[in-house]
Amino acid sequence: MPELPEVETIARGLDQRVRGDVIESVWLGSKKEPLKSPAAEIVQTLEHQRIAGVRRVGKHIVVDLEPARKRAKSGPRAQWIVHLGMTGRMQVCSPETEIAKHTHAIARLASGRELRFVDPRRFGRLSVTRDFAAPGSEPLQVAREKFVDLFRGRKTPIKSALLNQSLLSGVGNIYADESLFRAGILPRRRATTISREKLGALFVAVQEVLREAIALGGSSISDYVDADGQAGFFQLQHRVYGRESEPCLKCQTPIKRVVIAGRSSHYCQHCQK
DNA sequence: ACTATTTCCTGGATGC
DNA sequence: TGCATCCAGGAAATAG
Repeated sequence: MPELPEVETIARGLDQRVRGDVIESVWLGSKKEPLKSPAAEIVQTLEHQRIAGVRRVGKHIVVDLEPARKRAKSGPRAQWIVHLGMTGRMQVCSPETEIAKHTHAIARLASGRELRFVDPRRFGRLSVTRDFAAPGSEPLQVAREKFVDLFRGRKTPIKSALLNQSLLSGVGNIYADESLFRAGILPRRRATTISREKLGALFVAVQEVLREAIALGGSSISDYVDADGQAGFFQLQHRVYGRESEPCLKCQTPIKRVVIAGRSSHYCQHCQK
C-alpha cells in the first residue's frame, strides 16, 4: 500500500529510468475507473511529449512533460498525474513482456520500452493537467508551527486528521499509526485536545518515520525498480501496525486494534495517552 | 464549514 | 477440495 515513502521511492526509480524518453503513443484500457481525465484528453496530452522528469507530490506521481520538438510558444507544461491507490504499479519493460492482467495504460517510448500502469483493484487514478498541486502540506517540508496549526481546533480524532490529505499530503494508515505510537498519542484523541508540545512531538515523529522509510526504500531502488518498476520494499519495522495482541516493544502490553474512520488502527494503551 | 459514514474494487486468507 | 465470506484501504461521494 503505497504511502509517501513508497511513492517517493517509485518516483525516483521512474525518474532514473525514463527521464528524457519520449512518449510516442498511448494505449488505454476500456475500464473507466482508473481514468480521471477523459481518455482522448490523456492520449492527446501524452503523445509526442518528452518526459522532463518524474517526482512525487503527496501520494501522487507527477510526470513532468515537455514538447518533444521545440515550439516558439511555451505555455504551462503538461503533467501526467498517477495515483497508485492500493495496488497500482508502474512497470518499465520491453514490448515483448507479457501484458499483466489489469493493465490499464501503456505508453510506448522512443527508446523501444514501454511504461505500463497496472492496477488490479482500480483504486488508482490517471489524469493529465498543467498545474498540479496537492491540497495539503508536504509533511517533510511544512514548518513546525504550520503543522501544529493544521490540527488545532479540530474535533476529529487525530488519526483521522493525519489521514486527511487536504491537511497533510502523503500520510496513510500505516505511517499514521506508527507516528502516533512514537509521539505517545492515542489515535482516538480529539486533535483539539492535544497540547502544542504534544503536536510538536507528533511533527517530529511523522518526519522521523517517513525519513526512515524513504531511506529503506531508497536502498531498494537499484535492486527492485530496475526489474519492472515495481519496488520491493524493505519494510520499516512496524512497532504497532499489524501487531494486534503482540507485546508492545516498549512495555510488553498487548497492542490493541480498533477501527477509526473505517481503518484499522493499532496502538499501545499504556504508552499512548 | 466540518465531521462521519458509505462506496468502489479484487485477491488472498479464512472458515466450514 | 471447493465454495462462500471477510478483509485490506485511498479518496470520492453521500449524509448528517
